[in-house]
Amino acid sequence: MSVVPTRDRIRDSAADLFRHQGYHATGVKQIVQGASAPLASMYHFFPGGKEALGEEVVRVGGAGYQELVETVWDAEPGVVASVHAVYDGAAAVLEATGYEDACPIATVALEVASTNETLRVATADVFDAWIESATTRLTAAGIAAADARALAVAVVGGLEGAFVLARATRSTEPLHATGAVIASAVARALPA
Amino acid sequence: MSVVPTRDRIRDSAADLFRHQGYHATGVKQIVQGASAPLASMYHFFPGGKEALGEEVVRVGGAGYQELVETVWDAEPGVVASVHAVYDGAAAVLEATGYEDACPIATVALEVASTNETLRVATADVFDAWIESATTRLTAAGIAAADARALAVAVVGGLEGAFVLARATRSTEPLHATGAVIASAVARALPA
DNA sequence: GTCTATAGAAGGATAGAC
DNA sequence: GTCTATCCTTCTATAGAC
Repeated sequence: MSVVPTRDRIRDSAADLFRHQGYHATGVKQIVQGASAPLASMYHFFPGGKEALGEEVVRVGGAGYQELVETVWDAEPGVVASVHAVYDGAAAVLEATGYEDACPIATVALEVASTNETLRVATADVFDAWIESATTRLTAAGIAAADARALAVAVVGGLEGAFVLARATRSTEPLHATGAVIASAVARALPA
Repeated sequence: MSVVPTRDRIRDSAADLFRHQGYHATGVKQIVQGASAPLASMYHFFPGGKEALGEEVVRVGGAGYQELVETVWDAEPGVVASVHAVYDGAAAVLEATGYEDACPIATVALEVASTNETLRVATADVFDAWIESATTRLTAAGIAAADARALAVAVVGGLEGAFVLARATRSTEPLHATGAVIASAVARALPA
């Protein structure tokens, strides 16, 4: 019978809206309405206002997505299958949600990259953590450190770019095509 | 002594601002100010308002960027070198502009993907044209049609994703790393 | 085509009672 | 922590003179 705390509802509502329509298109009133919370609660829990809320959304949402992807990745028997599983899984979610539910922070990342240093750093920290996570896993599979890092960047970047194309064109082709190309690059880097 | 027409100045100012900070963060007044044009001129030349201007910015800017990339691509002796040149050139521009000048439509594409069908279709048309252009060039290099299409999607998507990571982290690594991975995938698809 | 002025709505944020 | 009311700014867009 445990209810979701108001603070969490506000954060989750903001996360949904930011992912779906971006940071600047989302109003504070819209956020609290989606959270069924009073406007005053928003400023009670987030004295730093919309920006502070945005930072927490990026960091918590980024960590949550990392956890999700790692779960999918680690369920596979090898890194090549892992890459395929991540991209194909993302494609399935995207299609099932009407091409709304892709990367939780990409839209915000592009919106704030040159205009809000606090939020920009938050998105950078998230992306760095993702790349680190992938690098660790590729290295553990026997890929040389330098190659692993470049491939990890390509895995994460390829996913982000595929999301851009997929949401715009309303097609899962970018996910499947890019996933296949990246997966084969990973396969080639594997020790014999 | 030919001066840039007011209509073009408005379009160019909007293009700069949309690329730099996105669609929703950009105000109409800011656009006309950047164009040194009266507010009334904006609505005179674009009776459809901000949305109509946005659509033209996406379509014209998308076509212009395609032309630029094709020029870089076609200046190389082979498709592998072309991919490297495109990614490395993008990295150089990005760095030279303080990580502001990346894809002219990516931010807008993510912002409107689920909220504005007119603009979403415009971005989709642009991305489709880019993928077609790359597919044609890869096919002409002797790569089988199905492989060429998937690789073209990866080339365009990889570039978009690298832009996201690069702008957020303020590093050119994503461009160089992803470019190298994609280029080697293209190399492997080439006929012997 | 450009001017000044403004309508009308929505934006983020706050005050003070309870 | 939540309520109602509101401040002030900014937003897109239009009116009407020139």
